[in-house]
Amino acid sequence: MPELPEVETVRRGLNQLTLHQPITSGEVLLARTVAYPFAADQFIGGLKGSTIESWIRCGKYLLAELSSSAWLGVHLRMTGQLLWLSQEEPLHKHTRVRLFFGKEQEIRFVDQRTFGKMWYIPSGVVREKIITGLGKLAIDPFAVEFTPEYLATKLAKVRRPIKTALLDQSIVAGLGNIYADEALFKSGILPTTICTNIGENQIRSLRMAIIEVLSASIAAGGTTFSNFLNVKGVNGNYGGEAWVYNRAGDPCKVCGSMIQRTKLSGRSSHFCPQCQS
DNA sequence: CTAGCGTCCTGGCCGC
DNA sequence: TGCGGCCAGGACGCTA
Repeated sequence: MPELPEVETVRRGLNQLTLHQPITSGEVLLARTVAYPFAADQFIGGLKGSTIESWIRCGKYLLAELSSSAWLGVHLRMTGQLLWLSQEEPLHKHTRVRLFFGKEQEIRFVDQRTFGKMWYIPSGVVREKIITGLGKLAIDPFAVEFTPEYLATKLAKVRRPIKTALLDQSIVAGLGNIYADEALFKSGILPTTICTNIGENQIRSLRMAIIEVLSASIAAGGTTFSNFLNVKGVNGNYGGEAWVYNRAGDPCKVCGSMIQRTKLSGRSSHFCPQCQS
């Protein structure tokens, strides 16, 4: 379940390894992974001959700026992995797309549950027209515009539980189930709290908790949870530091109370009934 | 317009 | 030991 820190970890790896080398060919092994263009040969054809100038991150989306002024978009969704490998590396069972750089290396998109997507956006086409989710993204938590006032304004209109709101990419970009639970714990807010009932100080604290939790995970190279791997195929280091996520029934690391688990809009939420109110 | 639910998918795990 | 069924969740489409 790659969230902002995992996507950022992948982005940094891609920027170290994949730039300024021509994409010479490619292979689409699962057609539905390519969301645009609909024909796989047009997807590969569009990329062929370009180099990647840089990778940027928008929420959980990865975007590669190409030398042709076109863009390559990638969303890892649940289980997607972008790996920088020798082409001789045996094919993983869930290999979906391969982009070849000469005869040696490749970017290999491996995605067990096939929710991941890739897009080729031709030069001159507005990215948000092709990747509609990009147009709905909120401010990035690391942007200077992510102020307490911004978050307060966003939440002031929302009459649903804060946990549900934090998973909404149009309110905060990049949070998923793990870091939403962690940030709520750190700010002492119950996941079920209706947004309009959250005070100014709590929102201030929540904003800081979001930034701190995401920063700590990026520093650790992403989470150990799920099958997350960085571009070199190495798992992250954050799991051992989780306060509540996936710890139902275990003692709270702060007060010793038993961590609880509940369901909110179909997603599991973990919290400490003592530390969060 | 907003909120909420079902859907996509595979593999791990639980219980019988 | 085998197997059915449930669960994990990011984003989006549909419905009320």
